Amino acid sequence: MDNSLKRLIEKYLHESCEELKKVEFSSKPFPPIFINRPKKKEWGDLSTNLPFSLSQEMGKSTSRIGRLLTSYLKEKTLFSQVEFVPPGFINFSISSPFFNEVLKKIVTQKEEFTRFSYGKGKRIQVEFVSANPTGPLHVGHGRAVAFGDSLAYILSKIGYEVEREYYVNDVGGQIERLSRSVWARLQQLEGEEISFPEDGYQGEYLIDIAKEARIKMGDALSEAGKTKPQMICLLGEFTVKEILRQIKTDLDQFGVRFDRWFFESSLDKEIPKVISFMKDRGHVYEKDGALWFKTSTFLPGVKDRVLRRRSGEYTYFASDIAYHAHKFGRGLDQVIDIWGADHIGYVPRMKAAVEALGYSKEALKIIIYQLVTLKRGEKRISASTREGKFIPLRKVLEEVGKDAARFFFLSRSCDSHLDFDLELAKKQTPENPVFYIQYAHARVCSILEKAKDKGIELKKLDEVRFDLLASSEERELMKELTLLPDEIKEAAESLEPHRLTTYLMGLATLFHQFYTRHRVISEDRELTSARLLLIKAVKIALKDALNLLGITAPQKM
RNA sequence: GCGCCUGUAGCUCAGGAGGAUAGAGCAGCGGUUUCCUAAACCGCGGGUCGCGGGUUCAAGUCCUGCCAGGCGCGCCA
Repeated sequence: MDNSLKRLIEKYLHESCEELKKVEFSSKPFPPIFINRPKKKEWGDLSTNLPFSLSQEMGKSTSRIGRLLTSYLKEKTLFSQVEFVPPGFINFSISSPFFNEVLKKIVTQKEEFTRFSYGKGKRIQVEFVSANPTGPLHVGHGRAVAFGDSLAYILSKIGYEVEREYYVNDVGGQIERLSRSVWARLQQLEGEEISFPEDGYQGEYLIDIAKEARIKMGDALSEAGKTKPQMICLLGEFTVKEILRQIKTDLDQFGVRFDRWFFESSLDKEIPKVISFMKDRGHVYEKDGALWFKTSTFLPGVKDRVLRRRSGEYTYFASDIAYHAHKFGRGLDQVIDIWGADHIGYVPRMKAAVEALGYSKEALKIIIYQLVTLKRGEKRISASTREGKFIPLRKVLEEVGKDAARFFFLSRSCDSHLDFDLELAKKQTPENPVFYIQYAHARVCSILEKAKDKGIELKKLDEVRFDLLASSEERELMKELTLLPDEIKEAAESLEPHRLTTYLMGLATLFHQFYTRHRVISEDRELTSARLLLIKAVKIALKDALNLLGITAPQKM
């Protein structure tokens, strides 16, 4: 299925270019075609600047090319008007019958209307959040949760088989610090005066976990013969498990479900294998008692990195390479990692490693999202897990709700720094854009409900007088609905879910405007039928796009 | 010092592979309800697109130099 209007026009433009070539005796390849929404209504529904680029390519005058192209395109019934406009645009107006056909399609195909098969047969993995199991998720993670989940929905919409994965760093120094921190809390609970580890996790949540541990594993801990390190180790396992349970609960609240939780500890045996694989290819060497990855082979001038320390322990980088080897080994065609900006320096070496493993560096896409600055009014709040001073995601969800939080995270491009002002997020609640959009959906539902109560039966599609939908508000609405497949396609191609929030605002605005100026249910039964179908299509589109953002579309508000 | 990201209305941000007269929400001011939800609609004000050069028929968008903020430059994760 491919309901992209832009693709259709693109096809026509290609055909027209072929005609043009015959007349102008040109054999030059076509420049890429861009179709955009013009800024002003007078410039039609869509426009292209093809005459500009084509004239440059062919060395002919822009207006000659523009006029010739226009004359070919005028043949198409898709357009009610095709106009060449100096200095070099072609503006298209879409014919009403086409819009009417689209309405029928939306109502019959529902959310399938926006489905594509570009990714058919291809497996793509989105790995996101992957927060260390050393504390609850905080607001910063919220951005990754919303972004990754939405991206996964969008990619699956254009036909990819998508897997959501969470990588759990359950080994290494941090887990050791975590274990010692809980141990210290436990000792404190027992009334012992001990100094808290300096590099430990100071958050109060560990006190609760220590209490839990005392109750649930008291016997195991007091068992005779166990050494202190053994007990700390046991306690660590318990703590990781407990924190993961909390993280899962939070994610559940956020409406995210991962297909796989991948544990770093499970890579134990993989790491040496992967390293020897790389060694065989000359990407690994020994120096100062450590094993190094020759990053410089792939990134000239960049420092080489340690894979195995002098102490014999593998670095995080080593297990991350093994992890990615495992990902590609599973037959994934494309891997997308979503990382916070604090990992930016890590990107080049990870890509180099993927190449060293024999995969194209294009197979791994790493999306960096800028960090979230937490504010309460004017005050900045630091967000350190280690120091325990952070606002848990859970608390934000309680305050502003899942839908508003998601919308807030998703309405900005991930390149832009995000100011999350807790005061504002709370205060904003009644005026929040997300409610504006949801309200549009609820309004549609309420009208449909009303129609049902009045016993108005929906006509068969072929009998509906779509030609009655002639007002500018109705036309604009139909146009917006028609462009949803393109919006989704473009959001997927650019990996930018935030485009959909912009689209939704626009669609909701058009609906509210339509609503205030026209009555759906009236004495005119023909008109009523047509409008009921129109708003039904609006409802489908709103819900479809909201779903892709992981935001609910309420029936009532 | 080096690398990446950001700088657009009072605030928070869109602006899509360079295009036609720069957009939205919030905040401010003023209007709209015998009628399907006023969580709405309509109107008004508000901009040297950080600053300077450059490329182009055309620059908020590309290049470059500054300025400001964020993040990163470990045998940490």
